[in-house]
Amino acid sequence: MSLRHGILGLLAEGPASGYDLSRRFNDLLTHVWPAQHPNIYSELTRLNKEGLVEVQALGPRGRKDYAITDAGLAEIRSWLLNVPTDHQWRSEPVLRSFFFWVLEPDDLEKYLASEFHYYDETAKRYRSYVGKAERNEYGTHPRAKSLRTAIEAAARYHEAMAGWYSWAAQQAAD
Amino acid sequence: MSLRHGILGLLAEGPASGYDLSRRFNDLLTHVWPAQHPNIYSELTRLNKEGLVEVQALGPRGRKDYAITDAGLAEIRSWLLNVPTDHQWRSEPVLRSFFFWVLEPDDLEKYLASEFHYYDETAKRYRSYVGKAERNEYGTHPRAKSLRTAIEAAARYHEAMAGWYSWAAQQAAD
DNA sequence: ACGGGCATGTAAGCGGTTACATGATTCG
DNA sequence: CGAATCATGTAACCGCTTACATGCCCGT
Repeated sequence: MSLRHGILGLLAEGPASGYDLSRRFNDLLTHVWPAQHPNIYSELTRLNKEGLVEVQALGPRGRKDYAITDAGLAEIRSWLLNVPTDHQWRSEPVLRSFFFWVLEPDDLEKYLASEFHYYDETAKRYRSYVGKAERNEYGTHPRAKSLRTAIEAAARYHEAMAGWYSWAAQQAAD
Repeated sequence: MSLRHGILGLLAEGPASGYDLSRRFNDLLTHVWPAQHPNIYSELTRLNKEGLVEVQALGPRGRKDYAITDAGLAEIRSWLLNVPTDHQWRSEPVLRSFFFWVLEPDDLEKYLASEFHYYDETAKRYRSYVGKAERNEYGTHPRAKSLRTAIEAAARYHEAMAGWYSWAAQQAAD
């Protein structure tokens, strides 16, 4: 359950409403930590009760801007340093690879080519984000440096998968 | 919901009991698709009702050996070819990286070093499995080739993550 | 005025984990 | 004979997703 820490982390950058957070999650975070709005709203209510965030301002349309509290900042720091990182890697693409042998060679080759294409394209997209980051298009706040680090991870991940599929296609051809 | 297909895939290799499947999931599949036994037993019952698997033999201690049916084989092939692959990549390590900027530089450096160590070690372990596979220590059945492909994915993934942490540590040092 | 996006919430359901529970068999 | 392992299951819970529901405000 890292959604609460995801929310706290985003709020550490500055106040935001549940709606804002929902958009940010389904924008830049969508590949590494998807989150739907019902979840975010209920988590915000819980965090508020625990004193880790507070309602900083009310806006139009019942908008509530939340800000992180000192306790919230302490909580996210403590999470990063003291809670062991969850290294779990649930990968349907790799699960599928265990069963490639049941497919006809022709079908397998087509499948591998299309998967390669997906990861290759996505990797290129992330590399273009890296370019933006290098040109400071995401600002110069310290968090921009972290964002750049995260983008690098996504780029490397997708490149690794593309490389793997390309390798697998060659193997399958023998 | 790929557990059912994971089960079907393993059963395509040969008959097995729920207990066998449970061990295999928490052995070689544990990094890419963890599964607990209650889940497996209930899924087997459901698959049996749907005619995708059948009880092939009864053993001691109430053991039930399941075998995949033709319908089951057709189902897993159809899944591999016709159901779009889920590319979702939920990564707590990368989620954390978005928030690195809230940490003190010293703490961050220590964190990055320990994470690098984990992925580097794990990558080496997978590379040693690659060696075993190359020496045919997992047999010569077609599925051994698929297993080797899956192991390659795990090796590349952990190498990519190790490389990323190493790169991040250098970035953080500036 | 009205359509589209802003904004928040509730309720139901689902996949997966954890805890609880039981008994048979094998091995030392 | 006792401990460890084999083997299957039920029940409760939890995080997350999907569907449903409501209303306000802004731009055209």
